[in-house]
Amino acid sequence: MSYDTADIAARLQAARKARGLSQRELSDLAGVPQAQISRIEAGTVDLRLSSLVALAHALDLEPTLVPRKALPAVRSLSRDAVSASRKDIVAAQKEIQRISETMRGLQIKAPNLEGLQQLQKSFSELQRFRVPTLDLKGLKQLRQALELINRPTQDMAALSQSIKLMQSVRNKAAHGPVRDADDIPSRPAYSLDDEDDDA
Amino acid sequence: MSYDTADIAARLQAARKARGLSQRELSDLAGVPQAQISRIEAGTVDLRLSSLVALAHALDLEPTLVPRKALPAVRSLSRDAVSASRKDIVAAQKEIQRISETMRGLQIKAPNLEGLQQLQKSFSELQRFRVPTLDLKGLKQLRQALELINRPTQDMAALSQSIKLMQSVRNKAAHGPVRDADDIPSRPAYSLDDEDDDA
DNA sequence: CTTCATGATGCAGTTTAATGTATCGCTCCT
DNA sequence: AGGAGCGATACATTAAACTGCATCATGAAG
Repeated sequence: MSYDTADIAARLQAARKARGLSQRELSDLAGVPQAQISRIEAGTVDLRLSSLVALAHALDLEPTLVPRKALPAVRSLSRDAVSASRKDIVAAQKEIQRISETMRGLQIKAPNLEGLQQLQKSFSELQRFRVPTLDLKGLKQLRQALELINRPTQDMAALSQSIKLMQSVRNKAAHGPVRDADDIPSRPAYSLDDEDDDA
Repeated sequence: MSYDTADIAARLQAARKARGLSQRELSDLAGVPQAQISRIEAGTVDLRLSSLVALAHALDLEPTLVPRKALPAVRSLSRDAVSASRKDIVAAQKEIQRISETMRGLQIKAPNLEGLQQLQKSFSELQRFRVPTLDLKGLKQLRQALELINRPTQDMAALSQSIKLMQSVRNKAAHGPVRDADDIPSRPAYSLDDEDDDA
């Protein structure tokens, strides 16, 4: 593999990870099989431009040709500010996913639960933030507290605790360092409060 | 063909033409068959990344992935300032080629010709300029005058005329609009005052 | 009119990316 | 221990890029 092809493969992988996408998720978005993505990122194939474009678009990137002498400038323009580790971003997304599911479950099983409305309001506010700005530890605590409510015990203490945690995470996100992550969209590519199939 | 693939193909062609390269010349440089280059520029093939890289490198370009939101900035960085028409650049290169050959002929057939040294000095200065900055009309006149000297008639008037023209072209290039042609090298990719095979 | 270079196109044959499916080993979590 | 999701890999098959070579039409130059 030549320098550039390897470089491009690496950039694809970096962009994917920066968004916390798995190869399978990206596969769905780009319409390229997971197996093929694996090969591409490994640099074991000489991929076609159409594949590159498909993947790039799914990652909100654009393949372009730039003059060698303009390269440094372009590079500095397209730095992906990664601040938070990919692992943490992925983990945070998972937490949000589960929180979202739990919230839906609550809404169904106990729609009249006192405080549920406030919880939902906080959550929808929370979801307006970009994932990398969210505090992973806080999300974890929040998720655990929420799942406590969703059990037969109906722990009311857990509910007020959840409200507190939810607002705490939201506030942290609002006041935290600004981390202007260039090319990371405010929401992951797939919807969180997604379709239905159970309602 | 998707938008980007077409765009990339177009950029390749633009870059090639901006350098006044024929498909065959580029073919030699990049190691990609002329037929294939034609197909690629026409956008009738889904080229492989290796091909793209080969062509791009031959044109002093680099394929990169840039974030969508950084695109406008990158685009403005990599504008190929084309001011002079491709046709004229090609034509100018040909004129220079022929001038170079004529100069070599003179050097061999009449090394002691008065003024030849000055002519050569002017020419070597002239060659320091980028082709697109050179005045095509002046080059044509210069070439014709030079070829007059190189005939049996040994037209001395043509010689002083040549010196004048040579300096005129040189001066125009020196004072003309700056045309900072991003990605156009100061010399065409193939050498003009080339190897030897006659010396 | 002839010559020459250019870009486009055709064709046979080879190479290889792409795909679908399935599996494997790994790590993390319960 | 078991399950879930991850990335890597294997296989057979299909589709298509690539190659080398030959040709053709066009347009410019002598």
